[in-house]
Amino acid sequence: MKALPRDFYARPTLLVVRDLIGKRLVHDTPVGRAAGLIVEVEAYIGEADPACHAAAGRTRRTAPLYGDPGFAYVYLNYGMHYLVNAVTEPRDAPAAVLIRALEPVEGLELMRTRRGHANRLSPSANDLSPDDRSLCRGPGNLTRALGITLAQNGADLCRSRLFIEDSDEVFPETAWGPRIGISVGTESPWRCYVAGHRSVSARNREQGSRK
DNA sequence: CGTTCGATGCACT
DNA sequence: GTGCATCGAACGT
Repeated sequence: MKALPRDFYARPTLLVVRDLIGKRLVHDTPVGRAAGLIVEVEAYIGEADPACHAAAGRTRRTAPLYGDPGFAYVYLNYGMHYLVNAVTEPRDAPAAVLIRALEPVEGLELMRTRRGHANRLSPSANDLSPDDRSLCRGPGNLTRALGITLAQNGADLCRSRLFIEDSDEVFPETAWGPRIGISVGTESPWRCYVAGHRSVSARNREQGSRK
């Protein structure tokens, strides 16, 4: 398969969110390829969205949000988790889609290795490797499983070794609900996920309105 | 089941 | 100095 074209991202963010479900996120690295099907995403749209990083205006950190669509916006959250977004909308319209969960489909062994020493908080739990469905459950977990770090910030999703491609997978059971982990902007139902999917992050796995 | 809480680094005020 | 688009261990029920 081929990486999705820039046109795919240069659209209203909620449409990109909808169409991203079931697509395949791939990261090729020197140690191998890891990939998964997107089952959970969230939209962050513009300076008027209080939960969007662009709400604080254009800074060095948020610069990628204002750039061309189809590029990655990666940042470090809580001092320990990298979160990956796909920039959407035309240049200068700051918006992006946060990738929150994947169903692992390729490079499972690599994912297990990368997740194996993931637990910095409790070294004693290191021997417990997460089971497959939780390898890419949650935005911090999936970046670790795919080896995505700040090095991928600004990467071109249309031309680099980090990309999103079409897939034959169809998830008809998609649902929408409030975004997770934020204290403002919770009134917007801009989280889209595959209802009941085992790789969707735990909270609200079943809730939300069907569409 | 449920909730609480500590780890941890950096952009931004 | 403050506040995170998180995670999982350690509780309580």
